[in-house]
Amino acid sequence: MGRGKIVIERIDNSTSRQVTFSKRRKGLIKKAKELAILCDAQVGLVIFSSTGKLYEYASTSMKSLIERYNTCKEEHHHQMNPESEVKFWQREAEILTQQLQNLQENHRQLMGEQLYGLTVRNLQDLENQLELSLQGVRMKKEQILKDEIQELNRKGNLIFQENVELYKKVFGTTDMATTSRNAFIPLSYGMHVGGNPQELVQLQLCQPEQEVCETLDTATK
Amino acid sequence: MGRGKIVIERIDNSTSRQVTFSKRRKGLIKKAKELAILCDAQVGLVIFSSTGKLYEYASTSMKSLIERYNTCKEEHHHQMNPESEVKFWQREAEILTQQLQNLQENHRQLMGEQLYGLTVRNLQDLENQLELSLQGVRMKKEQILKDEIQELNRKGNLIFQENVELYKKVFGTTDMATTSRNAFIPLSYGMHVGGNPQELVQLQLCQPEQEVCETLDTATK
DNA sequence: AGCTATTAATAACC
DNA sequence: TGGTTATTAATAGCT
Repeated sequence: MGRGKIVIERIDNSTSRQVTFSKRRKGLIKKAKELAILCDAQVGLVIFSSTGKLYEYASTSMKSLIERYNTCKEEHHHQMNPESEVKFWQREAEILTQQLQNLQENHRQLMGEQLYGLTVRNLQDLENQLELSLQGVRMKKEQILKDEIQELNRKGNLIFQENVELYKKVFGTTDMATTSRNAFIPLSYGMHVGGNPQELVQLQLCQPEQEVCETLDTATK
Repeated sequence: MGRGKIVIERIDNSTSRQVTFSKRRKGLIKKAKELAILCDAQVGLVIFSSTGKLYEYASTSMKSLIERYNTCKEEHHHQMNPESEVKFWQREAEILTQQLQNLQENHRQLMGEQLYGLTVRNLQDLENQLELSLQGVRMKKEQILKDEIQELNRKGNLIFQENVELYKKVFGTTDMATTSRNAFIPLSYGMHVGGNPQELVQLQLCQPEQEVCETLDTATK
């Protein structure tokens, strides 16, 4: 229901996530209102953004809705006597501990540890996941490297052009082929003076990653 | 968004109202879920039908959501009881929540997601880690496959020996070379009757994993 | 904060 | 209640 289809999973980009949150929150509240009106229902909706901000809608009053909800659930442990409050937080800690343990086990397996007890099928799935992850990480890294190379190319060309101008001013001629090119250090890194930048990038990314990385780090410094 | 446009006002016809309630309730809950997942938000939704039936959705637990809601609302959420136990468990939950968030971020990155904001160095470390993990997982998987092959070999040999004995009893001779070997199916999977098992295993593990897996599954069944 | 091309939800009908 | 389809409504990707 937009320019393209999306899969329902956490939006990585925080700006997009915020924008989508605003739009969809508005839509959700609108639909909650419509349901309440059209169908004569009592609707309560609370939304906490990932930054902790609260948004709410209630067809009547949130207080009465929560009360009705609690009555329905026959749970009134929200009356904050210290004992039930302790129990609440104990339970909360219990749930969190459980989640933490699950995630930790998962995490260890993703780290290639604690593989005892897994079936060949499990291991195959894990392997596939790791390969996907690796692909994602490499793509991201290559994107960054590519961008950096492009930026270097851009800067290098500017400097080269500047050199051409300076050469003209000093010698009153544009014939600087041998002298200036030899002095233009970045050329050895694949500067595209009349060349094809894509081709050069391709070349770099085919080299062992570590080396590319170090080369670039050195170049950047 | 249907066969015709409608105005948002109470639907008089009770049957239509009921039908619309069912459909829109489903849609609303779906959208609430999507918002929670896409935008990493905590969403709570309670719906009472006009007949008093309760429907609900909560991205985490309704209890903790209502708790959080109340905390948010009652600005001066004074200490009910300066009960140190309550504070202890609150702090415990706080710590656990923090750990959980850290681990979740780490986890997402291991899954190749949420790579926004990482440096080339970070990505390189992540890539190295994933490669190590992959190595570990593959070693484990190969170990299992190797063990299974060895076990199959063992069983196959037992059966082969049994066949030799049976052959002796039936024909009173040990010369069963051609007949029996042709009937000994596991041979085609690398049974080492006088052969080298290591070599066979090596051979299998050099094939594409998926195929080995499927072959083995089939063989196991 | 708007603007559309698209997708998704759903009103009417079965 | 569940399925189908013509339409409208919501919204993803851009600016």
